Amino acid sequence: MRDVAALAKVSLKTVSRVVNGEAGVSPRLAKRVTAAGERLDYRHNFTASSLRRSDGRSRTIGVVLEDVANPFASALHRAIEDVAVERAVLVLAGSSDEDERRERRLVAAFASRRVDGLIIQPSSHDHSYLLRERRAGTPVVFVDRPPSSLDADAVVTDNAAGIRRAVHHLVKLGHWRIGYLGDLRSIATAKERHLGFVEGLREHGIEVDESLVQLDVRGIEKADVAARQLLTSSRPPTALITGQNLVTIGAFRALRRQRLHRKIALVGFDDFPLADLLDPGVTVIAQDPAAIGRTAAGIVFRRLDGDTAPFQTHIVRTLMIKRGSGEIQP
Amino acid sequence: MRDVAALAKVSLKTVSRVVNGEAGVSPRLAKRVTAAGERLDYRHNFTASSLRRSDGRSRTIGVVLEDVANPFASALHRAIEDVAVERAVLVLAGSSDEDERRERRLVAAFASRRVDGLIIQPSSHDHSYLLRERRAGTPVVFVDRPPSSLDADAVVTDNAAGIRRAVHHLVKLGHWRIGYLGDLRSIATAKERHLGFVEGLREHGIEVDESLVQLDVRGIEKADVAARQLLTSSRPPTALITGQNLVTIGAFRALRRQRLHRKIALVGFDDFPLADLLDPGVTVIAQDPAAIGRTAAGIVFRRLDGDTAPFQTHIVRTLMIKRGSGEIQP
DNA sequence: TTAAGGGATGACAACGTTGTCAAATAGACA
DNA sequence: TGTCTATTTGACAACGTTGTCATCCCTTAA
Repeated sequence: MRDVAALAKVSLKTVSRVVNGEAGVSPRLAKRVTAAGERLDYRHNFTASSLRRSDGRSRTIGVVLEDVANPFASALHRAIEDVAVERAVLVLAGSSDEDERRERRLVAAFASRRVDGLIIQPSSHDHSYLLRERRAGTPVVFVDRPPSSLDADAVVTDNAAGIRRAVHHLVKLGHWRIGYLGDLRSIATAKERHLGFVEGLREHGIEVDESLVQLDVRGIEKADVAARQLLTSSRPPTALITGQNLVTIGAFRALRRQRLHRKIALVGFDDFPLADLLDPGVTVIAQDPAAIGRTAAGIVFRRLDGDTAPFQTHIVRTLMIKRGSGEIQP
Repeated sequence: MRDVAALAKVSLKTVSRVVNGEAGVSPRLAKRVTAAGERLDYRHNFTASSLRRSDGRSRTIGVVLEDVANPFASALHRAIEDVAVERAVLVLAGSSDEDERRERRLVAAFASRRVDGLIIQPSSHDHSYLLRERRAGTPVVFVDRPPSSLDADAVVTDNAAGIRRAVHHLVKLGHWRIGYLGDLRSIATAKERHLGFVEGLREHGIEVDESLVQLDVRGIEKADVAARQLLTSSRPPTALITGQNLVTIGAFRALRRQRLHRKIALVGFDDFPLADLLDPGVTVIAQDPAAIGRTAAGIVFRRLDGDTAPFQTHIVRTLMIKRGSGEIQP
């Protein structure tokens, strides 16, 4: 910038004014400055600028996801990006792998770089460490899972209600022996979904048969095994509800291998690519990651704009997508 | 930091030394400084630090992807992140949506924030604008597609060779009327894959029948339509090769609807989730996005470490995954 | 002709750090 | 005790910007 000023024979401040499009520079001078800037390949240093500027904004937000490559998380990421670009804000993203230490390290790294806001898909159980960021003026919004030990904005899917819907749907078709395969109980959403299952049955006066419930099922392979166990037991279910998308895929695979995919109903929680191309198409209770991401990013920016309303948990509705597997009668 | 220095009754510089773990501070003082830092909730300002430090590194790299939510791109992203975290480097990612203007805007935004390196999955056709970044000392590595109008490091899949392999495979099974559905010709990789198809046939002395080739097919719907056209023509192919993931899915759907999914062979380029769960499983020529991302990130850091070897294009091999659809005989 | 007003421009300090170098202190040895 | 050396510590400038305020010059009107 100094070189540009020298070449254009103006002061530093004038160059700064031109670069920032501030009023009060004569067109003649502005042109001279712009030309000098181009000749010298000048590129504005945004970090130095934000260091000095009064708002101190880095025009960057930090996003902690479970895994940026996971379809749900990357859909979130994209939705956040779409809101951010409109404000010329960039997104720093990182994967926590459900590891509390990685989550904290990422947050610390983001905070060091003075991100303007944080969006977190939390894995840890105690989020009080984020108080520090908030005290520093950084809005924090949780997505997918609510915070614990901390009052904060959150945007979540109504997991329990979604699974209850699945139960209703199956019961209406005549099912009453319904199996459930759930993800790790240590994950808050998995717990809620399981709760929804229990509540759903109870609403219909059906008692939970624990022999039809398998929890802590993680990943396709384990789901395949767990589903096979249920299906080959002495009193197998007539329908399955799965609490997570890889679990759904594993269960589907087991059904197919046992040649039961047209006999036993399957409703999965969370949509997955190609669910419509399987045979039968897999009925799912879909989440709306794009809506979650958009909402979360919206909240961050509203907070940055000065909104000081009490923290709120926004609930994003699920959508039942009927494709066949969930419409099989007992 | 000033407050910490005051509270610990030391100079700014001593605090700086403690924060950076520099040698030459007595343990007694260091402890006092650390304690003061904690009491004041001090958080190191990494951007100010990098402004002043001699290396000037922001410990951040910028990644331009076609769409962070696309499985191929997000796998790349994750692999890059994995290499970056080991060096305590953060990743800024953005989506270009194949739009040259968005790509350039992202690069400009990254450059303003002084990223240490750039990894680009390019959509534009003229990358000479990146010379400016390179002159500023920022290593630039292209992934997935090679640069044009610019000599630079690149990491790409051998697209033509992959499709040639598919052709070989089908010809060996006895196919000689092979159809091809390709993505937009404006995309370099799509062009290469088409070229591979032509070369593959030629190697076997088979003349290309243009009535079996459809190019500029983008997305599932269009692929579905295009495949149906080929399949219902007067002289339909006995096998299909598809040049992109969504095209494969569309073609598969068309085959299924026409009840030809067990009669006509299908080999797709690029793996996709659940390809193994379809019936029949879809044989694909898989790319290895994780390997591409790892390699690209490795190059960026090697360049940052001072490697000045001539620019090189690294080729990552494809892998044929046989699942059934490609093993159907004519 | 002069004073007032307003727009254009620049000098300087400051943002939160670290590099450089000098000063202060402590320890070792004659 | 005095000198020398090594270690610890701090003062100051600088990184690339922008906020504040003062200055300059040109219009305009009395």
